[in-house]
Amino acid sequence: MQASVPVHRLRADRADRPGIPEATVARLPLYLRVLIDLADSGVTCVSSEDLAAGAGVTSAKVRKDLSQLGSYGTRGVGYEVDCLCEEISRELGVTQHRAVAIVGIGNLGHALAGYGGFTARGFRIAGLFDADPHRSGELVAGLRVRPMDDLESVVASEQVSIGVIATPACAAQQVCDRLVACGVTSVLNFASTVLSVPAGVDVRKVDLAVELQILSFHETRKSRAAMSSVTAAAATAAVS
Amino acid sequence: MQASVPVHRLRADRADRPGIPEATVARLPLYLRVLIDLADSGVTCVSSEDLAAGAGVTSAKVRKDLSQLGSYGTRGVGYEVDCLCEEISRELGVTQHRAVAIVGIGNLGHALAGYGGFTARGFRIAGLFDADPHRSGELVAGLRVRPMDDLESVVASEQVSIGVIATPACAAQQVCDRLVACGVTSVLNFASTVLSVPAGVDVRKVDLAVELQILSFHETRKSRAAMSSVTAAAATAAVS
DNA sequence: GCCAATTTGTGAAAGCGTTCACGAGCTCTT
DNA sequence: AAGAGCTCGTGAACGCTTTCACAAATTGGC
Repeated sequence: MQASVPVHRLRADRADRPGIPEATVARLPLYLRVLIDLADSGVTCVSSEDLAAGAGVTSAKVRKDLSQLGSYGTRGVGYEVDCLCEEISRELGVTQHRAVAIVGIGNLGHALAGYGGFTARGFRIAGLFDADPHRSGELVAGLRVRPMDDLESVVASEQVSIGVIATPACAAQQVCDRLVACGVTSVLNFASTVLSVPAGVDVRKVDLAVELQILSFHETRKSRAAMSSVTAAAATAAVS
Repeated sequence: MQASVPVHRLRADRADRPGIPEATVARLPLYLRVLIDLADSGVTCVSSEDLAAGAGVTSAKVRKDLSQLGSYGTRGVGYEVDCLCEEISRELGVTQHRAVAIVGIGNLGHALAGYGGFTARGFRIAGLFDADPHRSGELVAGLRVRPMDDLESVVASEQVSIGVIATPACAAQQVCDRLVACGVTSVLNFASTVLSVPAGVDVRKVDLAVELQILSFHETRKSRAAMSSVTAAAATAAVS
């Protein structure tokens, strides 16, 4: 249902923004990290060039990305660190400390539960779950592991909006379905399976083996290049 | 130095390929996983449609990607699973079981060392390293943790080509420099820092907090959309 | 007050990746 | 052997992303 009447805009600023490009969204967290570091160091103003260097991108990208949020820079000067921090945090929605549930407390689940970066960046671990009854009650990173039976009640009471799946691949879809059924609309999947979810649910996938394989490809390419250059040299030598 | 003489091509096949697009490379591991599963299930032939479903992409992508490797499909039939498996494995260079060194055996390093996916997919963990002397000698996933002093000798003797950095952010660049200095040309970085490396060295970065923040953005967007639709509805009601 | 030096913001162009659409080639049935 | 039904391979179109280049705006020196 689209309202076709001319709605009076209270926040004319950028409330009518046509959606921030995905590529930009993926970089906002990088900028935020750099900005927080700068703020901690007492820096109050930063140029797109410096911000770019810290985030590992080009300055043109920084400017274009930040212009998507509205204009928070001053020409000839740069961007105000505090202001930009706040703006990006608000845009990412990390000001409200979202609740996260981690399912599957194996090796990886342990590591995720103990990973300081989550709590440091606006997330709260609301619950750890494992299917193995022997694990229930175990203390991991100061949190008690709960049985899967508690999943629904915890998600509801703690208002969990993000589920992290760190189970074996075979259990991942089942766990995902259960998370979605009780209202979770974002999933971070560490299992090496494709999850199918209804529309409106976002899934991001992190596969460590895939990352290594991509690196392996480039390694192979590099050594092939070295190989073919000596082959070419040999051929050249043979011809001459 | 480019040889301008007409070199006789022994492998006219695709030795002169103009480089496989990065996006394709990133998907090859997905296809490989599906293909291995299929092979294990005794399936010998697969269509682009089925392969796409398993990998979570579109069939058009699959066909375009696979056509980059050369033509290993049969029109009207599909792709031969074994053949394609082999081809992709060869392309990714995972047939030769590359050696990997993991530096930083904290929470995450532990998880990585114990992660079965590495060894299952053509990688061999050649060494675990930690700066903390108390950790040296500790047994993690059947492997002994070594002091950083051993790094250079192990990288050389085990022919390590990929380094995994799972240290705190503050140590990452230093570790990276050391890895690069002793010949490592691919780095997988889990620390939330941008690493600077010389040309010819590939770095991939996995940042768990970033993934969550991206999900958080979409969550926020979703709730904003819901919010503005009720606002619009209210405004519409007020107007009428 | 004016000029030089900076640095943002942004259209335009170029590059890359995805999707579409359909011809080419294989199999199976009749 | 001929035609129907699939499915691959691939140019063309489309859209998203990056890069380029420069006008607009600010500061600081003189």
